[in-house]
Amino acid sequence: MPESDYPEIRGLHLFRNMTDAHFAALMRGAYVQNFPPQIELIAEGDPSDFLHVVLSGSVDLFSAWNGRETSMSTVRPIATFILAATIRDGPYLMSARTLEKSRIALIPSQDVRAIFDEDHDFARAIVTELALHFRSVIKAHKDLKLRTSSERLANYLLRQQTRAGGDAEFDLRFEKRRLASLLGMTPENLSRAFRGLHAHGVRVDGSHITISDRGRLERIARPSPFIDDHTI
Amino acid sequence: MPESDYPEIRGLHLFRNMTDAHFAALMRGAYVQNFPPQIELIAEGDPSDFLHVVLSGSVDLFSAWNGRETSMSTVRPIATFILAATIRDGPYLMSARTLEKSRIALIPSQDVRAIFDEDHDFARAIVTELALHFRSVIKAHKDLKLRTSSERLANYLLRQQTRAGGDAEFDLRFEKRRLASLLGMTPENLSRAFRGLHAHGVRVDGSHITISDRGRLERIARPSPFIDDHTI
DNA sequence: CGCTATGTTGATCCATATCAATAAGTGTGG
DNA sequence: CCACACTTATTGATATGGATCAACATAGCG
Repeated sequence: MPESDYPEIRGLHLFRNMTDAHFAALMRGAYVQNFPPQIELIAEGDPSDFLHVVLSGSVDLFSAWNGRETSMSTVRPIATFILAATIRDGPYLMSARTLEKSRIALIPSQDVRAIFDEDHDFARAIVTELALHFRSVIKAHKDLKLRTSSERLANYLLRQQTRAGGDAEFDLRFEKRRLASLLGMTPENLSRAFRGLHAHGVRVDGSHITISDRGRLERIARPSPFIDDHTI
Repeated sequence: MPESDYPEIRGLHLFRNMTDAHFAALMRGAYVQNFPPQIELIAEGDPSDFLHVVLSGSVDLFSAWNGRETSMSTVRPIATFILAATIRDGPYLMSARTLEKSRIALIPSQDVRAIFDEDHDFARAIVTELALHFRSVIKAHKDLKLRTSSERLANYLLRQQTRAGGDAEFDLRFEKRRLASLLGMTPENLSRAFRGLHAHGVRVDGSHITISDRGRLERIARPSPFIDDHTI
């Protein structure tokens, strides 16, 4: 794996505090690959041979059952996915596909488990990361069970606005059809939910969103830190 | 904390392989309390001061938003809850209440974090446990996004039958109203879903379930190991 | 430039929630 | 131990959120 990729990976919380020797050992077995868009990287049920790190591009984690399919989450640089499967040495519970041209680092799962046993700071980082992921899924689950689809959309827009630095205008980072799937609704329904939010100060032009009055949107969205704040 | 409780806690995967000294250190600050039914042990948003261990009875983890409430999961002996909040030292994302008279051990979160840094086997156990929990929530999330309510019920019944040793007859371990909430539906809807499963060989008498022909139920439930097998 | 995938809108259908009434338990205190 | 109160479960009627189907517009893309 080219040395030039090291700093990016090293900068992740997961790898930041481990010793140089252990990091080097991890990188020894790792390699980086470039993938075109829409390539299925892993499939639900496959053995978890590699921990994946998205260096550029983006990856969709999705799942299918009985002819239906749903997006579970999106991984953007720089971040890892399928950490839990790697730790447990179990099969993947989700499939993954590139959304665009992407560079992905692959680190052999057995190396991750081996270094975990050697390097305490790495172990600490993994458990912190895993706890964060766990809490994110809990939040997504609460979102889905407690809110209607337009409430989910309204809160999603508020989160994205925060992410964009609080500006009144920002762009959706997804195709709407995949946003719909992430939010647990159909594309048609998403269109209508957007239309319903016009009345609360949301303007939509393609993927460009304008929120004229955040307070007004918040009054109907009722965001909660325990669902919507992904930093805690 | 009474010595008599030690063996039960010690037997958990989480505490099984740590050194005696570290286990003793954890137990030093811990205490056990008896709670009557329907006591709220923790509330969403509270700081996570203690890791909880259910020694007897059972505990409902639930969450509320905007006047709605939903059961997220049930903790039965012997198991811990709110491990992720303890690890991250963050606020609870769920509330917890006793469902029946319960004995709960409370272990100060800071002790858990401290011993994590000292005892590698404990660290390994925590990360394994957390990865398992993570994967359970992913499964629950897939269940909710990919299945209709009666498909969820059918698969739930198949899982419970497996849990009961595969017998054709077994008892639900929940009030139906809480089972409905866990499955993400209303009690009325659960009644109708049960009625709908009569046609597929499911008999219901109070909380006593009879599955006359598992194969027949499986044909409509289509269980998947990546949603329904909670051991992987 | 034309093809294909995506997005929107309308009409309709279906799953699920809500509301209401009743029945069946369950627990409590006299 | 029974009567009463209260919660839970079931059933029916109805409302509604959301899915599906179909048509069309639009935007990317080769």
